[in-house]
Amino acid sequence: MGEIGYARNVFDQITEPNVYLWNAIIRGYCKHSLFGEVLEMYSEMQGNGVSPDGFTLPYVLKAWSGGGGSSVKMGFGVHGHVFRNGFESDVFVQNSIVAFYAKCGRLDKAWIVFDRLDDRSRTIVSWTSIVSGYAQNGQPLEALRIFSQMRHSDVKPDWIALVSILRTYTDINDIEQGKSIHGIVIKTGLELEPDLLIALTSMYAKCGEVLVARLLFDQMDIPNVILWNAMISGYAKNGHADEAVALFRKMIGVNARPDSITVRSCIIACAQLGSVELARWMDDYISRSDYRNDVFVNTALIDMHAKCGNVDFARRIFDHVSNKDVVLWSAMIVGYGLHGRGREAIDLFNSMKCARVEPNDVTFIGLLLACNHSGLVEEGCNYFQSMKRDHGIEPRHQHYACVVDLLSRAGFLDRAYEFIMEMPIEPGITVWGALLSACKICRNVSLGEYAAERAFSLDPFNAGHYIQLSNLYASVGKWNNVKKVRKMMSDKGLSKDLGYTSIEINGKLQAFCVGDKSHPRSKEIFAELEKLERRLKDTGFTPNTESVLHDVQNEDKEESLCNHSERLAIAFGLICTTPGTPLRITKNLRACVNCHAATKLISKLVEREIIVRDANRFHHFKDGVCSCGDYW
DNA sequence: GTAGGGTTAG
Repeated sequence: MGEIGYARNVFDQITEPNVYLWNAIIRGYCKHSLFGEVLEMYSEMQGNGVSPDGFTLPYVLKAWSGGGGSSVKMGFGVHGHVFRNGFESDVFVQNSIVAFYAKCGRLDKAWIVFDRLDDRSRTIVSWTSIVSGYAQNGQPLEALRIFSQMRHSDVKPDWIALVSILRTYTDINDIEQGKSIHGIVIKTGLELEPDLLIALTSMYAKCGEVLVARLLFDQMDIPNVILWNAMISGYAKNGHADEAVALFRKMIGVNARPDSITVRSCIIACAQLGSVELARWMDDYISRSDYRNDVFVNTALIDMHAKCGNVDFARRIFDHVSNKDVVLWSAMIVGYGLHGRGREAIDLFNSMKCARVEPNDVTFIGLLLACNHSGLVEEGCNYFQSMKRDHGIEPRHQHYACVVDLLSRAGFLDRAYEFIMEMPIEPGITVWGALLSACKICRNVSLGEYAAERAFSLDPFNAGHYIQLSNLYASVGKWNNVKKVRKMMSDKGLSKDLGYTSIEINGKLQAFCVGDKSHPRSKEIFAELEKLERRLKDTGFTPNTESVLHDVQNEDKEESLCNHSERLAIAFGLICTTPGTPLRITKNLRACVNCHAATKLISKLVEREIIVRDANRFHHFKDGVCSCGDYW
């Protein structure tokens, strides 16, 4: 940036710059994407009585479409400028106009100019402008149609044309067709330009083919930051959070400079892993980096700490950000919501109003979540009402589902049903799922069956809903119906999601599934487990056998309950940490009634704080009580 | 000395 400033100083000392010099300074600004300056210089140039030439206009057009120039008003002026200055047949100027209109989404106008081009002027550049115009404006299918039309003409795609079409395969989620572009590259022996490599890597990574993506990634001698980002975010998005973090560490190790997108992708990966220690490491890294004051990065950090169980850490970051925007406020409110700290969420919402920050739809998701997880029924309903009435925000599916969950879990099944019937939009899968799971808790078979029916019709292959219905039948002893549901599942080839629990020991995550005997210290774990069960029984704890699916003898039920993966994780945590250390546990399903009750008691017996992140929220167990107040 | 492309998004 210093060079362009220096160039400007020199330029300003010239008394009567000619077109050549004006173009040079305009080109400089254009190269640095300083489009405002480009337009300023352009008008200054005309004010000084110098007419633009065929080299000037492409820069100006680029500035118009890239900067504040995408306004319609600017667009209208374009042709005027070109005609007034006599460039209606200049190849470069004409192609710039095609690109200008395409970028602004005015494909109709782009086509008019495109069609008027003579054969000599209609090049791969013109085609690429049109194709990427569609691709960038949310019409991937149209982009693909034009691309294939182009391939039937004599125009040969070059690497930029391929780069611009590649993203459309990701958009329509068609990796097979995307691979064919990779095929073209190999077949035609096109040079694998760095930017083409990036586009290919990014496509494979986004579509979940991380192994192929990594092969391409490793081909680049000096990977640039965009390539790192494509790979890291690809890992994070496709359930390879650990690899995302590992690659980020490698990046730092080789002294490559992460940008704000890199660190955000890595923070998202850390949030997925849920490790407190890793979260602290990331936090520490950011605090020493240039991004410590970046609002986007701080928002991601708040979300990460909340998801890793440290909502108070999240709050510390929140308090340190000086210019809080609505998303930052919302992230903090959602964080409190996850931990069932409803009052704090509401307090924060009030402070937000005092700070004159207007809430958005995410803010209300957080509020409703917080009310839901704290049993604040009337407050939640009031916020839902106020959303549209006071803030003009139209509720989305998630908001409706939250209210249904809130009402039905509090036992107001009738109100929940009425609420659904009055919805102005078609109730979605989440709404019926919420009602169904509440019916299981309240043992309301008839409404539960209805909700299940609706859920099955919307998503016949989601095993979770069948399990819910089966659990509902089991809870009232309708074993025949349990069998029927299980048959429905096996007919559809569905099986129960395997429950697993992981526990963090010294920053390392160890996972267990039900009755897991694969751990090297399995013997010790089961011995500890037995000890725990004995102590539980001594205090008079009787397992609630309802949460067992099968119609089996009571003894067997109890046996399988004690084997639940979270019990194993707790036992393991107890034998390898020093007394008093909190245990941090993550599970992929919702907490089961029995384990929840047992964990409360265990926290008291062994004098440990036990923090559990389940599929929906956090539970902080301490001294025999849980932060959720048994409401989840 | 001029025209087309790419990472991300609470």
